[in-house]
Amino acid sequence: MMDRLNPEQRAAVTLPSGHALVLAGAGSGKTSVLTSRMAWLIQTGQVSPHGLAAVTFTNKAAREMLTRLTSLLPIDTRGMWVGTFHGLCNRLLRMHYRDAGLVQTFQILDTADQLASIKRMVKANNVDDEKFPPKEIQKFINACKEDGQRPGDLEAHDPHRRRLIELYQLYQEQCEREGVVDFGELLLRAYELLSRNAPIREHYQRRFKHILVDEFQDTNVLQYRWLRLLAGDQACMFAVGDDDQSIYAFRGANVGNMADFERDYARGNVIRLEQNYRSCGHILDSANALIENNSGRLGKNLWTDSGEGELVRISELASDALEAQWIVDEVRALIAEGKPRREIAILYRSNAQSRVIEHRLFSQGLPYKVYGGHRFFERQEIKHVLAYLRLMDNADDDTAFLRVVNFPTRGIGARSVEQLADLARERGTSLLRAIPYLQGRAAASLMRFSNLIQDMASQAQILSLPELIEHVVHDSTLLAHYQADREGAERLENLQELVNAATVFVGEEGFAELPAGRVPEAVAGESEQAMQNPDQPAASVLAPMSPLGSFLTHASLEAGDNQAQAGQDAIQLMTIHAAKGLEFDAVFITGLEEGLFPHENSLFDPGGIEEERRLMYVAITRARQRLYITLAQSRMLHGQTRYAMRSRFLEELPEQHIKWLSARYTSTPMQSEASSGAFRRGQSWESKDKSYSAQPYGGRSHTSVLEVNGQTFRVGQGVHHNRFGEGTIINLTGQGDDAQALIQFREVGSKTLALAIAKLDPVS
DNA sequence: CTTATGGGCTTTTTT
DNA sequence: AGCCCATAAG
Repeated sequence: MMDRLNPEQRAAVTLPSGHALVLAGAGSGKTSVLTSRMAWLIQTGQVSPHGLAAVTFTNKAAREMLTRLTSLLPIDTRGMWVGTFHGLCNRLLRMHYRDAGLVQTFQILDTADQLASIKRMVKANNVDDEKFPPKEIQKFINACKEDGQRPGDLEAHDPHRRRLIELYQLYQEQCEREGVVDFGELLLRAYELLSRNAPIREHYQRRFKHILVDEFQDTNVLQYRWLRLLAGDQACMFAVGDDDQSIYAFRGANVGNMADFERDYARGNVIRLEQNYRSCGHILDSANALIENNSGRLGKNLWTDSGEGELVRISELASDALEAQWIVDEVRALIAEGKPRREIAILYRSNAQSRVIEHRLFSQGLPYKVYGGHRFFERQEIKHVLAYLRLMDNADDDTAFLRVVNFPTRGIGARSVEQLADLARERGTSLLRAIPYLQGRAAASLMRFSNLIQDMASQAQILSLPELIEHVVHDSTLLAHYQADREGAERLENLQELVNAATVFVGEEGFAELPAGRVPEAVAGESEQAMQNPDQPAASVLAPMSPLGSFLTHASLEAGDNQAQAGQDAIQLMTIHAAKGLEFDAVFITGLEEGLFPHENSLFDPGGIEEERRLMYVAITRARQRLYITLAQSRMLHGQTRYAMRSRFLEELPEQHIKWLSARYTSTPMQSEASSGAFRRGQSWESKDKSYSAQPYGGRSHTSVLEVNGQTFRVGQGVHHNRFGEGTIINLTGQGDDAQALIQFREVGSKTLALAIAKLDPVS
């Protein structure tokens, strides 16, 4: 195990008992160190698998850790505490739900559910949603929870804030009534459970001798406090992180935790891993140079001994469509040279950018896989089925109720629901439970809905989970609804996929033979001695869950990883955030434009630009052998064409490491136009001196006269544009919808405009 | 009262 | 391009 580690890595892995902070640069073998450390601790008998906890941020990272661990040591990892913060907190709360003040069947709200819940609360309390937009309330509540603060801990400096705190309180009461918790609540509840309940706290403090934390730079204030509580003064903390890869400040991550950790725990025990085993020289040096522009770093400089490698290739295109085209042409060239598709990644700053690229990949028949964005469990048809299931599992879940009470439509409109809501409030019960007490018009149709849910719930006692889901899809008339919909085919496929997912889930969890709604007698693995301890409060009871309940939890916590067609060799599309922790032979970073990357919203808050820069740093360091960076002069955004300048980050990359593949559009358009078409020669992937198949403009025809939408354009003609003013057409390319004009404007320099979109008036 | 339709408005990143 | 809301039609 040790022979594959370098001296620094080995030092970290075999550090004697005590706390340590490992500053692990990108590609420095961080995961390897973490898992080797776990294996070493177990193998040398310093701790049993049972006495070890490892925390990550993503489910993917947790799985990876377990996989690697079992390859190092043949041990049984079931029952080990390896998981995400949210996953482990969920586990804790399930085991001690009573002490945590939760109902046994509590379900988890994802971000969208939470927003819907807040909107409902806003409406029920006649809050002015102009003054208090639900999104803002949501942000406020989540920020409070990330800071560990309850409504009672907050001070009202002004009336607006006072109201926000009241709304936070009202929202909490609503969640309580409905038996649901949001992501932030998961962590805060678990923290409060440990801090208030001494026997439980001491039990876990005795149990865990070693706590390892991955991606420590991403922890927020509450998570750090939770870790400290869990560790007590006995456990050893081993934190691995990289301040240069801190990209989650927007959701409360506090890089300052690293410095605090060094002060509180690690003291002298700080180990730097600076040798990079991933990227070649030019790529790594570009990343180093870029991140130099940030202030207040803990300091670290990555190096490699794998040689200079290839230059970073930058290409500037006229539009987002052309950018996509260029990228896809390049991708095809890479594939033609034998590069596996899964080793090619296309990264972007925001999910909206994926559309154009997907479109192009699709039309070229290239298999690709989009990560993140619209995740499987977040699709509307899936959420609908899940809402039916949730309602069956928990009649108090008003969020679920409102989602499906009239979907597909069954004659229960807003008015009926409002009446029902009034009645429910009067009687202090949930919407579904209030139905039998309803009088008047709406009573009949709502009663039918109530019966529908009850029938489904009784089927849960007989059918397995996959069977149950099929029945729900049918009986809810979702099936008929999507069959009737012209665009429903894909949704139906997804519903089938949900049934498949349930089959897989039920098998993995050992629920296969059990009816969906049945709670197993005993739960393997987790029962342990925990509750047999004499100092455990008697009220604490293990919370076994039905297959249905477990599946719903699974759907909320692991919405991210759509395991569908995971094995296929496909081009990888994802946001830069989603790419963290991954690596590829060839990487495209797209949309290097001011306003997009760095994103315009980041310009406001202090530190925003630096976070964007770290994001760029993360993106660059994903590449092993070849890195492309692209940008588009114009981009369709919100249905409007927007024009942007080159990203400042491009200027921060040293010239000796980069190579511009396209013309650099400057204020002298003739020059840039002249160079187009002739410049795309260079090293091919493996053999030298082979030219690329792709041309930046896809071999478009150049003409001097073009007609688009009945309007004639010719080179040399004067035109007027609403935004750019007057200019002269320098060049015309393409035809029809693809027709473009390169125009030299008097005021703003040269621009390439799509003639089908841009409004141009002729000027004499 | 419900449902369908069209217009206005928005959009960072995620457990 | 999609979501929410107002408005008009059943």
